[in-house]
Amino acid sequence: MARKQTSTYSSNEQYLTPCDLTYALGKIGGRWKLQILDKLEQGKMRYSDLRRDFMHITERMLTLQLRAMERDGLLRRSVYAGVPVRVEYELSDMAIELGPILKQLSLWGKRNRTDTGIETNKDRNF
Amino acid sequence: MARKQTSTYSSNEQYLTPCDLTYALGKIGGRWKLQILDKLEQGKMRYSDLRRDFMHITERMLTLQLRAMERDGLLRRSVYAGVPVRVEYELSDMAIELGPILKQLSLWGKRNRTDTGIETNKDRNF
DNA sequence: GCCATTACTTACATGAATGTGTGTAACGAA
DNA sequence: TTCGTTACACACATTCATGTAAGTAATGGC
Repeated sequence: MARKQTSTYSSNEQYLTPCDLTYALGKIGGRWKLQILDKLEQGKMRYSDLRRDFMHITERMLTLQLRAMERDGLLRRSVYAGVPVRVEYELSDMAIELGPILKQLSLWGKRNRTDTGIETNKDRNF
Repeated sequence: MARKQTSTYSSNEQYLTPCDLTYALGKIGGRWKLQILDKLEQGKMRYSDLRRDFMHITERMLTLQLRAMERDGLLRRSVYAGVPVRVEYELSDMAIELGPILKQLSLWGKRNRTDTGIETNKDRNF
């Protein structure tokens, strides 16, 4: 969030940050965040469970996305000490509120898809 | 859209394209697209008008975003031959449908903003 | 012929997001 | 003592998005 303040790229953020919509989209903007959100709608999960379910996401990216979502208030992270450690992730109220809105966006996308021949997900909520 | 198909980055798209929500977010994902969408809600505009209103957006980026939005069906682009040329951009029906949904997302963002001290826009629809 | 205007286009440079591979702490089990 | 498990952290490489600066076609006005 707090960047170097030198480059044009960074200073252009002044035109973006006042917008609540840009802010909202920023929170879900990572490449794997929607999949994580979707999976966690089924309930609390351990880090290792997420890893298993998302074999295509590298550990680094999974951790980065989870931590960003935690910082942004989308996830709650609980650490249970012991060996080995147990870490659980679950959706916050804020993230749960987001569900229905994203569902609408998803339907808009489905209605207006022009790239035919792509098999869209039936088993995914959004 | 059609990328090299070689790198992991590219081949990972197979896990993203089936999702209608990812597809929808992709259409509005460019850095300046929301501002353009917002501006064009007031009606049809010439390229030069957009340029004047968005002095912080370079011509290259403005053109790129406009063309991408046209390809994605969000904008209609009309060329009126003559010298100098006149080019007008306006929202498509699909883009107009999007308005209320984005408005909801924007409100969600406003409700849940944690970065206090940032003056949010009052004069912007979303 | 020369300049001005509109709506771009192109080559190049920079920055951010994502991916690769290896390393680590904490301990209990063998 | 070495091994295994969990949940990461770190240094480095690649790919994509964005920004910079200059050039262009068409044509009317001077």
